[in-house]
Amino acid sequence: MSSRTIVHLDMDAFFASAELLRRPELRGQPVVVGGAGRRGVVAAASYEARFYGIRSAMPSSQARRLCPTAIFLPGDHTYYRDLSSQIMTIMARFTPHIEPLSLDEAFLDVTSGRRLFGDGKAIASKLRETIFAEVGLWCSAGVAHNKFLAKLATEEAKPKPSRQGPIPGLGVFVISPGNELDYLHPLPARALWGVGPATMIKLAGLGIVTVGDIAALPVETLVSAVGKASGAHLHALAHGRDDRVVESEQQAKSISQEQTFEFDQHDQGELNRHIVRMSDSVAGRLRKSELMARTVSIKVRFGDFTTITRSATPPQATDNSHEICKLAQALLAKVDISQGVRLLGVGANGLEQEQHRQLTLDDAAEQSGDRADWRLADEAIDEIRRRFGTDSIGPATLAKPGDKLKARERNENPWG
DNA sequence: TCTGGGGTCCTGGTCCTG
DNA sequence: TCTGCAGGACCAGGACCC
Repeated sequence: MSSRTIVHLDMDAFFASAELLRRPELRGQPVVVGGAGRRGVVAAASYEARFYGIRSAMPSSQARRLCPTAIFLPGDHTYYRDLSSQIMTIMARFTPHIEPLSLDEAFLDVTSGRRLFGDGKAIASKLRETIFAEVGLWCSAGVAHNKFLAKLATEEAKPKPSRQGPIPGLGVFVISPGNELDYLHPLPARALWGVGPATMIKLAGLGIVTVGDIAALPVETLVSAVGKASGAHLHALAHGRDDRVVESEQQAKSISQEQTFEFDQHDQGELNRHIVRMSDSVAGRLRKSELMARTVSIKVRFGDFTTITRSATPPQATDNSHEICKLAQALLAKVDISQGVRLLGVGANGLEQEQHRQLTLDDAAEQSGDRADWRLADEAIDEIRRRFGTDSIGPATLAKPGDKLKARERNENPWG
């Protein structure tokens, strides 16, 4: 595998930098994206904000305590998606083998581009400069012969926070074949992909502190501590081995929507209305992706933060809003919500391509039955949304009295 | 008045079937 | 007919990642 050249690109404080791009008057100030609501968390923080200890996923209340003068901005995912798409288009000029990890991060297999663009470091530098020149945002890049090491290298290339803003990092950091273990083994065990707080506690029980400590253990010991798959995985990573290829085409395995409420919900009717809305959204996304769900699940988080999931498998895969909603509501009906629900979610799992769905006797009945009526309704709704926008139509359950009148008063589409 | 949202993967238990 | 076993499907929860 040492013949491959993998580049990992990660935008620097992406959401925060994106906001500064269109609001340059905020440059030099601690800016935090997200965490606007009563129960929000930080989605991204500028390097000025990071200087105060503010990090992604930190509760917004804590972030405000750390830096009361920080400017909190709501996220704008449509804008970030547009920027991300521009960045991915630039990457595609260098290689067709791109695996996006999120809006701001991707792996690129540039092995075949070395003859045209130079070695991994040259390609990564050129990519950084091109992205900055055309989009106005900086990224950091790691180069290595596998994905794990390339991602690790990116961390080394990142800027460092300061009160005045980012202190530029290396921009590009290369881990060359032959030097992996020298770089890897002194790092804390937590640096390995898949070692979170829970695994770290188990590893600490074995006296493990560094990646080198993990590498020195027999794989059997690791397996007995953290399980078969994780043990083998960590053992390989600790020796610098990672055979996963850059996968450009990845089909989603689940689609879900969830929401944390400002205040815990105790009303079954209100929760059922949320399920209608979420099912409608999940089913719409399934149909847009031409996928069907084998399993429908709900997620319920209670006031004390305990979380349960419940799932059901219908007789045949579905992408129908009404069917998903009924299944989810039936699952919720079996849950005791008396202590109050903090978060509710609806998910579609076990996704399969629409055309791969096995034909059953029910399909014949579908031609004239209830199912066909709902399918026709879904198709009509999808068409209306394509023409007039996502919010142009929705389940009647969610409509408030006077909605239609208000729309007329605004001289807008009466469906709104 | 701490803890989002959208995912993936793994593990272990239960149930069913051959 | 009963029992034991293996394997698969399903379900629930945990851990992790960005």
